[in-house]
Amino acid sequence: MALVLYNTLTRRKEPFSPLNPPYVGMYVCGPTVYGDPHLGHARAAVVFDVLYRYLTFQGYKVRYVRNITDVGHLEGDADEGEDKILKKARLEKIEPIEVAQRYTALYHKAMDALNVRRPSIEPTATGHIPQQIAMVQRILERGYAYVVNGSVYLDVELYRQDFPYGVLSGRQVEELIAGSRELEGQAEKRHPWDFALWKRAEPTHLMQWDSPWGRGYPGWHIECSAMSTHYLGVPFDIHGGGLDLIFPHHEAEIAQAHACYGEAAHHQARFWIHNNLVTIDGQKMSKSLGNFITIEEVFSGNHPKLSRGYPPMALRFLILQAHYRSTLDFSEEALRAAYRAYLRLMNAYRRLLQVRPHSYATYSIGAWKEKVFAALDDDLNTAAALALFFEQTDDILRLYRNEIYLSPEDLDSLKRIWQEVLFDILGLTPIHQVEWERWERVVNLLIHLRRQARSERNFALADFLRDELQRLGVRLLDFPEETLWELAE
RNA sequence: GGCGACGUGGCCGAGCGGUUAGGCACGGGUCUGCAAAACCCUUUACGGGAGUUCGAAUCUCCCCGUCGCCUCCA
Repeated sequence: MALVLYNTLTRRKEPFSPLNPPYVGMYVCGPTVYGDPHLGHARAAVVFDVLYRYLTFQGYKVRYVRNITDVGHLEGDADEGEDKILKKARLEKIEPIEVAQRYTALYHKAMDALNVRRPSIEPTATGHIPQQIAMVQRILERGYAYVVNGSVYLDVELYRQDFPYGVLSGRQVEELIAGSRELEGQAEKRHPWDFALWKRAEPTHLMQWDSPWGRGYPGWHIECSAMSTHYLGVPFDIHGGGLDLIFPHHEAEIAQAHACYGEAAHHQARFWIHNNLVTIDGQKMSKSLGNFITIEEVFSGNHPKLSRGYPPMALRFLILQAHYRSTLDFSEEALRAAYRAYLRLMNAYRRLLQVRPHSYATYSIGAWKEKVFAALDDDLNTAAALALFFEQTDDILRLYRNEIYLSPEDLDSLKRIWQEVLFDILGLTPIHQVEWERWERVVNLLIHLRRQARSERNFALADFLRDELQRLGVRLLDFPEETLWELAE
């Protein structure tokens, strides 16, 4: 059993092994904090959270770095757009740092709700300006960049004389030339496909720093290179992010690493891993299409596409039910189905904890257990792993009702795997144990009353109790000798 | 135009040459005071065409369609 991951760099699944066991360095591009976190942020964060958790579960000492981009991320065309954070600050007439901190807080709140573990280190771009300047300077010294009017650009033409450019995205510079647009204000670049490492700031620019080239601010790509290498070295084990970052962002990062550290950089990271996107009605979510759904809107139901709100675990479950490299088409129907499926597993888990061991067994779970971990090992196939748990739900009810038996060892093992895989690795959250017990007592009391009413043929009262419990999300399961219950939507 | 991905049953979604994926929804039956749950049964698949093979959703080719990236994006 060994974890195999799909590496965008080689376009193959490769067995994972760290460069310096037992340590694993993992860097994932975090959000640009200028707007509400949306379904795309949720997916990326959950996918890499599962990878982080699984590596940790396997005993690796993982240093997980996920940055906050709070400067330098431009919108619009070609190094000439307005900084996203600044634009927001200008529109709302507040300081850029207020924008960054507000949306960082909202991001954290959403991630906490989704039970996404915080990374080991969460560096901000503005907090690492010296490291970025140093990296730009070194690239200049090595001759792969040039200074124009206080801005610094990576010279792709020179770079590609020594290193291939476009290996990650499969792009050829010639094609880029053919497809590149003539854009305003690009005159100072030697070639249109050169990209900015450092940008000169006008005196009125709200975020600017001193540099050897005058007042300015960093380019988007250099931030990630500087922060990842600062905390993880070069090369490190895993670099992650959304599919849409492959070009130009990650391609530029690789170029910067080589330009700065030479061949030894080895594409900056051993594994480049990319999650696919969330679509709505088959199209990518984007602000311009207006089909944008924020995480908070899913929770509150305050969106035209939703008739009601759904708990965070419904969304997490939906994400886990698809393989991370497939597109995930979002709809309320799919979300509701995921929520019901999640409840079914949680009900089964609770019942599993109540199963009593027996001295003999009618079946064993060894093969099943292997399949679960084989699924996770196979490029993190969470969808297949979850499907295996549904195989167990029916058996758990039979176990509970003493229709089939497991050995005490297998029963312990089964409980442990449910705990480890569903909660520790996939990061689902169970209903808290204390809450369960409180519910248990109250509901059992009502069940007792209802059974009494039924025995007296007082069906009006019995049905009233059943219906009111249903309204509270408690579904009763009548068996001849007893009544069980479980949570329902 | 270049690069890439994908098209699976009502919906979502695994699948990487031979086994029922799974979830949600639907129909019939058993059970039930009536239901629900459970159990049993049934139905709805692999975009189209050709090829390779004893055997293809799975490999090859062609066609059709959808989507992503090509300096805003998770």
